[in-house]
Amino acid sequence: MRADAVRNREAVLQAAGRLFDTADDPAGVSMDDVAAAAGVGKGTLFRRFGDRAGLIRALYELRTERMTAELEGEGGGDAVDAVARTMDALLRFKIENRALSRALESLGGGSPYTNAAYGGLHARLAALIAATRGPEAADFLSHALLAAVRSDLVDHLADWPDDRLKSGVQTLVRSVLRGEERGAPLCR
Amino acid sequence: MRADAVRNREAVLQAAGRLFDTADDPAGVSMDDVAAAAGVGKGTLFRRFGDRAGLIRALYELRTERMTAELEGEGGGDAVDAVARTMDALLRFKIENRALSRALESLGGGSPYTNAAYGGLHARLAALIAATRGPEAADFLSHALLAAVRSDLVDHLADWPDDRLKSGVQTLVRSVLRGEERGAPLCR
DNA sequence: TTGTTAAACGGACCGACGGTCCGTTACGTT
DNA sequence: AACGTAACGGACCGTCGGTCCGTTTAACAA
Repeated sequence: MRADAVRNREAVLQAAGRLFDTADDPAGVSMDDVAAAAGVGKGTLFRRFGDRAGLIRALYELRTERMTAELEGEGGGDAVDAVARTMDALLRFKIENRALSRALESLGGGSPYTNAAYGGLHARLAALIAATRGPEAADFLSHALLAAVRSDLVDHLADWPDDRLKSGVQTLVRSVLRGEERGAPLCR
Repeated sequence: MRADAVRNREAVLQAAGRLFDTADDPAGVSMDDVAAAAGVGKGTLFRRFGDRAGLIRALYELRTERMTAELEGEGGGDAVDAVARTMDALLRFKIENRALSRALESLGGGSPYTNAAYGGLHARLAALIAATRGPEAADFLSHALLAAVRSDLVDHLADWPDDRLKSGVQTLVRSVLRGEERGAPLCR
């Protein structure tokens, strides 16, 4: 790849990131806006990323890499802890990348699922859930956990204090993994 | 409301319903398409429904009424049964109204939540969950259940046999309500 | 039946946006 | 220095949501 191409790709990603971070409605960030903010022609933008979806996916995966890398690092603990940590990291990610996540999830055409991060997270969670719930149930339950932190839901609950949301997710995690909660086992 | 207004409103809703039912991508159904299919001018369409979101919401609520009415009718059984029935009806609704549901949920601006049906279902589920899980947890868990049947997830799992999806949802419901599954209690 | 009025109609029109095209520019190589 | 090729950039296009306004027509009163 030529030097100017690399430079421009970098400039576009940075500009787009800034725009999405400051936008409250991701739909308000147009491709012209991105091109202008990056100081780049529109043709360059589209040649590099194909279309709007491509740009958003590229930016999303860039941001996702840090999170997944940090998750890979942590071993240890039982399955519940591992799932809890993963969901907590994901929730934080969704909060910190509200607009970008909403943009990604509202692209249409199965965009929230045909995505490197989703596939990896689903597989990871499903494997952990399978240990206590069996492989059959694990697949859907894993999807259900990921659905519980959909960015527009997180957005809808934006006025909740962060720890309430967090504890809600943790409650769900424990329910799905062992179905015991609040000290007292529910099955006797 | 004038007679021709009533007639046109009806024609538009019927035409839009037909178009969304036969479309695989809801974004492919344009307002011009709807107007043409209804045999009505575009101005009429926008005057009656305000904007695209208004049309979709109106159509969605129309279809939703049948489902909620039928749910109101059923009393009896314990909380788990009630939640299970509700979620099952909702899942069937999402499958039968794939494109319309996707259209509604991808409008942006909190559209999946600022919706008569969502509010009612959330309140209903939260009340039932509160009985075993307490009111604090019930609120988020109710959202989580509803998120598990998001239309794009249902769509993503479209190649699953219907009963697999259904049993996945039922497993989730039981997990959330009492956290016991597969005969053997998980807490000892 | 006829006249009047206000509401509804409909389609030409507009601005914005995603995406394309192609003449121009500049990087990398020999 | 010269050349070929890849990248550039912005004018341009088609489509779509939404508006505007001249025309029609339902509703009602005389």
